[in-house]
This record gives sequence, structure tokens and C-alpha cells, in this order.
Amino acid sequence: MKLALNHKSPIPLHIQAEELLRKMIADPQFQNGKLLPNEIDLANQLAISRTTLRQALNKLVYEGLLIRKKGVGTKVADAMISSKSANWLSFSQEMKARGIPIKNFELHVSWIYPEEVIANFFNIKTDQKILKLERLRGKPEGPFVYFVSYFHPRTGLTGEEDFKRPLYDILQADYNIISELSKEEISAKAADKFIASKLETEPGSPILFRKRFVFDQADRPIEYNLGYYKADSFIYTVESRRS
Amino acid sequence: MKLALNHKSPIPLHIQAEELLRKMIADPQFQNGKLLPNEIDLANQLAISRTTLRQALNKLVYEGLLIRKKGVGTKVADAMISSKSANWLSFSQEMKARGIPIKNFELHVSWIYPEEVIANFFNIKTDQKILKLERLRGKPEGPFVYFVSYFHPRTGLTGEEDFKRPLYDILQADYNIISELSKEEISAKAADKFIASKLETEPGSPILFRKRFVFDQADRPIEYNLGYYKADSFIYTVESRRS
DNA sequence: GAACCAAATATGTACAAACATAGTGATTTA
DNA sequence: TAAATCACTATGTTTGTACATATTTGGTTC
Repeated sequence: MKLALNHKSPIPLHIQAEELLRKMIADPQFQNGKLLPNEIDLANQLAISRTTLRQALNKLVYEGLLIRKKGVGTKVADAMISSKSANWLSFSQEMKARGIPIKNFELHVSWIYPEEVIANFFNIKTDQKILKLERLRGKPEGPFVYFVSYFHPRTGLTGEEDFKRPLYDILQADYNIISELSKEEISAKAADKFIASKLETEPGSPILFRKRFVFDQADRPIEYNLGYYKADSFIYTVESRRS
Repeated sequence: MKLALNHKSPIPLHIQAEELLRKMIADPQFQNGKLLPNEIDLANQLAISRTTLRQALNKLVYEGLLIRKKGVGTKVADAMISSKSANWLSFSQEMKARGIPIKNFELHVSWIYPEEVIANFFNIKTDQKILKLERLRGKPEGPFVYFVSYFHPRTGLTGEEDFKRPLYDILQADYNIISELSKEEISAKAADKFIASKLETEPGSPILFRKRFVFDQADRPIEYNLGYYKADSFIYTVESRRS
């Protein structure tokens, strides 16, 4: 890996350092608890001060990607698949940041008549067709999550979009819809036959189930999303402060 | 508001400054877009360097509580962050609020030597005994959650407390410790024999597992908590808004 | 009065230096 | 041999300093 920054660039050095560190985090060379180079050496190699380097490190520590320990060193946080609330990174962006390679197993688009619950949430009639998106994603070894999304007609999605791009990108860039608010319900359940077959596991095996309601800037419903995560392949993290 | 830090305290100045800033953030005086004092003045008032003050400011900016603007100043961000809705209610308070009658099945207090993980989190040695609290609770028909809590020696808990009172009450009222920050990890797993027997279910049946790290006002660890919820008896809700 | 310019103000970036403290491992001591 | 000590390493804390850059403000000129 090339360890050098462009001191002539108008991009601040600590931002450049942060980018570089993100690449290091995704590098298998530093996985499995192996330590990063120490701050002083790394700062010297990059020809920046330790303070500036720490500025970059702090940001990544705060994001939970790095773990520092006094007297020992800095290592990449365990690449357990996790999702931080109030973190608006998309699934693939987040996995990428952690250097977890993602494989898309299935992607299926259809137009369906919504069930009662969904029609109710979207505040539409059950005879108005809506877009349904099913996705099976996971590691190269096998799938670990099955997503189902339903979209409000208001989104304008045609079903012809390239759903390999992050969803929130598509909505924002192409349809000017910003996902502002998300309400989620997380629970555990046993896999039924359908889910078990999708996730290549046994019926009855534990599943982390996430129901997600997404709203736009005007608090209007735009997406209804179900996620079935294979147990132990996914951890949901929440941070909350009294105030 | 008293603007002074204790330079003799072993608590780092940037942590003290952070605490003070949190109080300022909560102060109506600085709400509604009014600017905080500028960095240089504030640093002078607190008798710390601007760098140290910025260390504290940065943390709050990362958390989305403060917004800085070059050439203008720093103001408190418009409220509305993540998920504190039902989060700070105690278990029994929450169930009460939902009209669910609660039965306490077991309550067991013991002093144990901490495992590596816990000692590490508490930053203590594994040969220092800590208080462990186990609780089995649920509906009158049967238990649905098994809690295990470990407490940092700093809490001062003796094990003689009346644990039928809400925990956070005991800590706050009797020991002047406020649970400020909580980090949680939620995942699904299969019940092992022990958990299954406690929850009166089958080994292998799905469990919602919640690991909780609780910190005090100075971000010092005070509690490590594990919760095993029978599937479908518990739903975790999160609300998050893009900042 | 409008346009322009310059000073004042506040945050942003960056460095060098020093000392503190936690963890590790080797060396010395009881 | 086991415990105590010490040196070493890496991060943690803190200061002082300097210059850069965005924004606002007030004065000057046309």
C-alpha cells in the first residue's frame, strides 16, 4: 500500500489521512486484530504531525471502525456485521467501509397489490399496485440477509432502476426524495420454511427480524422494509444518551 | 452558569469541558440558534488551551449536538436525534406504561470475579470481585426475559439493596450515579440449555439478545448488562432522524 | 444609495514539544 | 522460583503558536 499524502492538494491533510486509514481498515492485512502502524511512525511516513494523524484516527474511532488501547496500539474493530442507528450509510456502503465483501444473490422486482398493513401505512387503496423489491445478500460464502421493500407510488420508481446502486442514492439523486426519518422494530423469530430456504438454514433457526418504516422530508411514508438476518451474522447497535 | 474546571482533578480537562458543554447545550440560554461563546474566549474562561476545548467540541460535533460554522460560530443543533423514546424507562416502568403486569420470578445477587471481557470494559483486574445481579422476569403466565447485570465497583453497590426498586433509581438516588450513555448491541441467537430452562422454552429456540454498556456522566463504565428475551415477546423500537 | 474594499471575527488546519499513563516483557531481587 | 522492579512502547493529555479561510460588518468611493 502506498503510504503518502499530497501536501500540495487543497484537500486537508487530516481528510487525506482519514481516506487512507479507511483503505487500511478494508485491507485484509490489518484484519483479525493485527495492529496498525503506531501513530508516530505512521505520522512520519505520511510526513504529517502526530496531531494531524490523530485527528483522522479520532474520527474513525468515533465511528467504531478502530479501537485504540493505551500502551498497546490501534487495531481495526472486529468486522462483525453491524449497523449503527442514526447512521445513514446504506447497507453496501457500510459493509464496504468495513472491508466486508458483499455478494448479491438475488434481486427481484415486481408490482403487487399491497396487503392491508402496507396499504394502511402508505394510506392507499389495496387495489393500487405498488413496487416490491426483494433482495438476497450476503458474503461470498452464502447469504445472510433477505430484504423485502415496498415503495409508495409517490417515489416514482418504475422498477427499471439499477438497484445495484444504493437505494437512498437512487431516491435522492433521481427522484429528489430524501429519507429523513426511519422507525424500526427489531425482534427475534424462528425462520419459516421460505426464509430458511432463502438463507440456506434450517426452519426454526433464529432470525433477527427488522421492520423498517421510512419517511421523507415531509414525514410522508415512502418505504416499508422487512429484513431477515441470519442469527449471529448481524448485530444491531444503538447508542442513546439521556438528555 | 459557573464556567470553571477543576485543574487538580484526575478527570482530563477535555472530558470536564465536554460535560460542561453538554450542560450548556441543555441550557435554554443557548437554544434556538443562539451562539455559544467563541472558542478563544471560552478556552480562556476555562483556563485551558483552545486545542483542548476543541477536543471537547469535536466530540459533540461528531454526535451531532453542535454545529460549527467557519467565520460565524458554534450553535446547538436543532434537537431530535435518535431513539431515546422508551430507552431510559426502566423495564418495569416501561411494562407498566404498556399495561403489562410484571411478575418477578427470580432475583439473585452474587459477588464474582469478572471474565476478561467485563474486566476489560470496566478497566479493572480480573481478581477484583464485582457485583452480579441475575433476574428472571415476565408475565404472570411465565418468564420471558432473563437479565444479567454486572456493576463496576465505583457504583458502591453492596448487594444489600432492594433490587425491586428500579435500578436507575437506586443508583441515582442512593449513590448519585446517573446513567448517562448507553451503548447496546442487539442480535438474535439460539437459546442454549441454561437459557432455555430459565425461560421455559426449548434449546435452540430463537432469542433476542441484548448486550448493554452503560456509562455515567463522565463516560466511565458502570454497568454491563445482558438481556435474553424470548422471541416475539419483545420488540425493540428505534427511531432515527437524519441530521 | 449601491458597489466595493478592508478590518474584525470565528472557526479550520497544522506543527512541535512535553509529559502522563497503561500495558508488555525482560531483568533483578527476595 | 516467584515476585518486584524497571525499561520500553504506544496511546492519552495538554499547551503554545501560527497561519488559512469563511462570514459579517462597517467604512469609503463612485
